[in-house]
Amino acid sequence: MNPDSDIRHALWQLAFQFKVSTKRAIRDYGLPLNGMHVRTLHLIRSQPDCTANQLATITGRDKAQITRLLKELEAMALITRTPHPGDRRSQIVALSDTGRELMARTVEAEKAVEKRLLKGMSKEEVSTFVSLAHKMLENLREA
Amino acid sequence: MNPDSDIRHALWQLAFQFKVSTKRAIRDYGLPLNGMHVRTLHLIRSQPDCTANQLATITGRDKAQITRLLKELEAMALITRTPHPGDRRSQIVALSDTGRELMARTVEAEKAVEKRLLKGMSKEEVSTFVSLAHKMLENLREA
DNA sequence: ACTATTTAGTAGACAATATCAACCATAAAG
DNA sequence: CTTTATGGTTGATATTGTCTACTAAATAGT
Repeated sequence: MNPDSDIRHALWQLAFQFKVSTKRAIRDYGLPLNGMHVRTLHLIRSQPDCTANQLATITGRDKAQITRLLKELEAMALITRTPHPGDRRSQIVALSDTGRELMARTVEAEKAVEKRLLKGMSKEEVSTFVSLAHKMLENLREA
Repeated sequence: MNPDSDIRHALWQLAFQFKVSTKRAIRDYGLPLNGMHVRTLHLIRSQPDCTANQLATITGRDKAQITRLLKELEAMALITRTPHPGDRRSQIVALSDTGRELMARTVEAEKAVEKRLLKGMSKEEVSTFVSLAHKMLENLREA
């Protein structure tokens, strides 16, 4: 296989398998969340004063998708939305208590997947991988 | 950001941006294909006596998805299906002449994306990345 | 102060991708 | 010669991504 198609294949497959494994782990833990729910909740948790717009920017997804996601998460009572103090168009999104509890369990499920993913790899290898990934990400974003 | 969420984020984002960039490049070349079409055509081209089942195994996708994909590609006259000599349940899938032509242009579009993706990276870095990716892929598949 | 342009978020329609279960025909195993 | 496994198909449905149009509020330019 030539190196070109190699990186393409590696990337697609790794991302796909990682998604599948994570999804399965989440489900096996009995958590009623799909992939994007989890991803969004993570970001909300780590972003101090998180707005819908930030989520769209960080993930690169369409605003509309974020709106829907947040609506679902709110319907499940996992997040709260409070008016933004300085901008009446905007809202601040945060985890609810229920959301925090759910995330605690989700993190466990994800840790299990990561442990498998990184089995037999040194810390250096992992950080090399991550920094190369960031570099490529930058390359794509520039253009 | 802790290293755990880092690799997760890097992986999701890189795969997503790569997919978006590729999709856009294909479209800008005026090619009437979506991501999975392209991916499937690539595999068909590189697999000598390709069957639907092989495609499902290699990509890790559901058989049903492959069936539908092949149906669409056949409707676009990009592939041909001929009965498998040794197994009457099975068919051998191959590119048609139209398909081959289309792929030639597709490859150009993809090369442009890859050039951007890998800008400023040495051959060693790329092959390091690919081999680490393969390692992780193996890890996920084992379990 | 007043129009014009951006920006934050929402809603609808739809395309693309993924999953699951049931099914048919053939093949392989016992 | 029955049972089971395999290759492929179909239908239903869930998830994810994209595009357009829209409201309301903020900001810029004059």
